[in-house]
Amino acid sequence: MATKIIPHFTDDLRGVSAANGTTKAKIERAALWLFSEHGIDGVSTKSIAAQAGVSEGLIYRYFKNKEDLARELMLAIHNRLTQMIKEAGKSEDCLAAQIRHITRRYCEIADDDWTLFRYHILHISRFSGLSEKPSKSPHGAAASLLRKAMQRGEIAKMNPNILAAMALGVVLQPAHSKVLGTISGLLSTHAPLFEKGVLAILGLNSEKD
Amino acid sequence: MATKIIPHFTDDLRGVSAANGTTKAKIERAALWLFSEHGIDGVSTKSIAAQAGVSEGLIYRYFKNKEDLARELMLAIHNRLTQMIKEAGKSEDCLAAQIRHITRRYCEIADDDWTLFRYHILHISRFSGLSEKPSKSPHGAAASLLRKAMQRGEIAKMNPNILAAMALGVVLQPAHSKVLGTISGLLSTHAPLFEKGVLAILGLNSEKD
DNA sequence: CAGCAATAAGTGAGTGCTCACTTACTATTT
DNA sequence: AAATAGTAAGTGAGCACTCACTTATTGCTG
Repeated sequence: MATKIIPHFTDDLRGVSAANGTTKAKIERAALWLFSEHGIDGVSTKSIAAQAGVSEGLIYRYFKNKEDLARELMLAIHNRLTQMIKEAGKSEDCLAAQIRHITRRYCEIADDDWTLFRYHILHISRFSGLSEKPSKSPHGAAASLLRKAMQRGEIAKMNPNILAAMALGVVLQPAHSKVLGTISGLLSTHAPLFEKGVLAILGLNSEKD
Repeated sequence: MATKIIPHFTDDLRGVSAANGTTKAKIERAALWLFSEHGIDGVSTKSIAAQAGVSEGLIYRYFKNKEDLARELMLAIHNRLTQMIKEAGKSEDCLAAQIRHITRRYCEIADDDWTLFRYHILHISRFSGLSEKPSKSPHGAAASLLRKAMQRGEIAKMNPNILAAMALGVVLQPAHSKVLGTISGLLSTHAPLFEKGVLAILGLNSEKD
C-alpha cells in the first residue's frame, strides 16, 4: 500500500477525502467522524482502529499519540479557513465585496466537509495554543482584514477583534444551530442572509433592502 | 434529579454561590470549575471530590452519576437565560427596546458567573436533548420573540430560527473570543456595541450613528 | 532478473493505570 | 434510635500506549 514517494506528509485530509485510500487517511477519517460525534475524550483508540478497519497499534505508526491526531485534524480546517480569509484580503476589491466573498466561501467550506467543520467549531477551544501567532486563525485573519479597512477609512474605527468576533458570529452561531438541529440544510443556502447580516454589522448597508 | 421538594432542591447554584456552604453546592462549584476548564470527560470524580474537599463517595449521595451532575449544572444556566428572554418578551416595549434589554442582561448574566456561562457555551452541544421542547432554550425563546415581532410587522418576515441564531451570534462569538483570550474584560463593557450590532442585523437601525 | 537482505506496514495480545461507581462502615443530627 | 451525612477502601472495566512479532514491499547485487 501507500504509493506515495515521500513517506507520508500530513495533507491526506483535504475536502471529502474519505475515498483517499491511504492508511493514514483512513485513520484520520475514522477519528474525525468519531471525535466530532462523541468528543475527543469520548473516543477510544480502540474504536478509532475498529472504525478505520485497522489494528490499534497502527495508529501509533502515523501519530505520536491520540492528542496529536486530534490536533492535526484541527489544524487542517483551521489553516484552510485562515488561508481563505487571508487570500480574500489580498484582492483589490472594496471591503464589502471581500466580506461577501469570505462569507460565501466560509459556508462552502463548511458544507464541503461538514464533519470537519463541526469538529472545528465544537472543539477548537481545546486547542487554544494551536499556533503561536494569534493572526494564524480565522478570527485573527478577519480582525487583520478589518483593521486595514479601518485605516483606509472604509469603516469606522473601533476594536477590530470585537468587530471580527461579531461578524464571525453571524455565520458561526447558525452553524451551531445546525449542529443542534434547530436549522437544517446546507449552510450555503443561507449565505445571502449571512452576507446581509455581516454587512449590516459593519455598517456597510447594502441599500437595496 | 426529579422535581423533589424535600431532600435538597436543585438551586444551590445561583450566581456567585461559591460561598454557599452546603455540601451539594461545594460539589457543584468544584465540578463546574473543573468541567469548564477541562471538559466533562476530562475530569474524574476523584478530582471533583478533591477540589470540593469531600470524599469521592459523597458525590453519589447528591447525584445519580457524573453525567447527571453535569446536566444539572447545564440546566441551571440554560434555564436562567431562557427565562430572562421569555420575560423580556412579555413587556409591552417595542422590539428594539426588548432587544437592547436582552443583550445587556445576557452580558450581565455571563459576567455575573463567567465560569457557569463559559461551561454553557463550550459544552451545551453535549446536551442537545436537554429539554423536550426546543422553545425551552435561549435560541428557542429568542426565535419565538422574533416570530411575534414579525407578525406585528415590526421586522421583515423570514425564518425566525436563522435570524435568532445570527442575533445570538453577535454576542456569543465575542464570548467565545473571550474564552480563547482574544478579547478581555467584562462582556458588559461591550454591550453597547453588541446592541448596535444586533439591531443592525434585525434591520432596526438606531439612526444615531 | 533471480535471490535476498533491509526496511516499512500491519498485527493483537499484553501492561500498568485510571476510571466511574459501590459498599461496608463510622460520625453526626434530630 | 432512627435517619442522615460522610468516609475510605475496594472492584471490575476500560483506557492509552507498547512490544514482540509477521507479512509485504523495496533496493541491491552477481
